[in-house]
Amino acid sequence: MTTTQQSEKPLRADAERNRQRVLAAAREVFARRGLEAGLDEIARHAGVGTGTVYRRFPDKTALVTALFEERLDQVVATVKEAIAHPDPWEGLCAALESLIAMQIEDRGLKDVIFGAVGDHETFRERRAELLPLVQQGVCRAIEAGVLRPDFALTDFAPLQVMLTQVASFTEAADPQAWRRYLRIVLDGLCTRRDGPTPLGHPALDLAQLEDACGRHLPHC
Amino acid sequence: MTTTQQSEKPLRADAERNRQRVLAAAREVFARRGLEAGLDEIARHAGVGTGTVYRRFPDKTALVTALFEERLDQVVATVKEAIAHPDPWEGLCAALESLIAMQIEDRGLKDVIFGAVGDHETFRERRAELLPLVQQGVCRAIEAGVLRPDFALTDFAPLQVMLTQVASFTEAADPQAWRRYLRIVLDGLCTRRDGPTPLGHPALDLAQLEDACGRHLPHC
DNA sequence: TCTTAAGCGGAAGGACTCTCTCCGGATGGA
DNA sequence: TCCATCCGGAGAGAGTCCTTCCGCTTAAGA
Repeated sequence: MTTTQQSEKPLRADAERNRQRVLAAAREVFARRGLEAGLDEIARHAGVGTGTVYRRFPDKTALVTALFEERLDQVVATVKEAIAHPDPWEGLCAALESLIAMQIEDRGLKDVIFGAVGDHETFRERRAELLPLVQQGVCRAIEAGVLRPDFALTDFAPLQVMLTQVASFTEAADPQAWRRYLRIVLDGLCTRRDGPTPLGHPALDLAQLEDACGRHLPHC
Repeated sequence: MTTTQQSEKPLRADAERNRQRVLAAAREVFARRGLEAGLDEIARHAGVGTGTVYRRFPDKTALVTALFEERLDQVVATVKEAIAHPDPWEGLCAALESLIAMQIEDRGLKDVIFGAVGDHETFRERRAELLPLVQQGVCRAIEAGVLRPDFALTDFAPLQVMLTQVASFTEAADPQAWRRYLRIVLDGLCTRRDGPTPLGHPALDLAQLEDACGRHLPHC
């Protein structure tokens, strides 16, 4: 099925079962903690020994690769679909929103998109596919007069960085709070506005803010 | 002079010299790398042994405290001054801009502001002073009709998080690029706009963006 | 100049982290 | 039954960082 096992002889039943367990656990742990998660934690979460992880995946990169190759295809497809929205502005908003939502739901995906496994061929290709897609959406929106004309293709990534960061900052206090800041940013990206557009999500209260600050950094 | 040496007998000349060297080095290293910087690095940078650091400052927290107590006073003063601007909008912009600029120039300051030394009395007080200042600026700007009325006091910190993050993302490629994103955010914060306000800073080019991505995360 | 308390550098201890290897014992499947 | 295959998890190895300690050096007062 998966790349690593293409034409080799099939694994023993228990081995294959464990392989799937490891993949599932890795998916979950990487999603929650990003690629910085250790393989020990994944093994524990899968209910197998670390050795079992390393027997199927020669190193951490191999595991990450096996997991995220098809995941990146999904990302490209999702963005493509978003950009295809008949309304250029809605298309761009949807593209940004879905990119951020995906990266928040899966912090490992964020790491992969931003090049934590920089030297890997397939990942590089997928990332390269994303750029012209976004460019198309940006150009169309500027031509339609809805996106500020001084917006550049290269602004897309920094906006993702901003919003994923604010998302992990507010996550514990309110998992959806990032949407509020997405709306603010989008209100900054449109060409003109007669008034504020609805933020859609309430602000944190003071207790939530303090909570967010408290979790944000390792204490000293 | 400084808190720790108030009424004790004066240090030997060489000891006092080294103490100053350590403080200067710590100021520089913490500014560049944040509080995560190790004391070894500071000692090396000061040209003294690690023991010398620990002889003057019982632990890392003591060093951080000695450094940032007066620094936080400056922050409060700067924000107060910014907010006092006759134009409510300009005042708020200046407050946000100066807060971010200070945190970018000094990553240790950012860590302190966001509570990395959470349990320290003086820091907590200073942070508490900041809030009503910002509140005053926010209320005034909303009443003047220039700031979107759905903006909340608690949005200020997340905006700082967003912008300091984008700043460290783009820092190597273009140290001033964050100003571009500040402008975008501010355009999202104003009540209404007839068109885009000048971003003031050019976008990254593709090479710079790739560079920024490459540095953003530890490779795998 | 002599004396000595004070100060010095940096090696090393201790407590972590994470990646990856190894091996004695267990087991699926022919 | 039998053995190739697979298992768990201890632990090696290479980091990190904070902190302590000790033998040597030096400033400064008598």
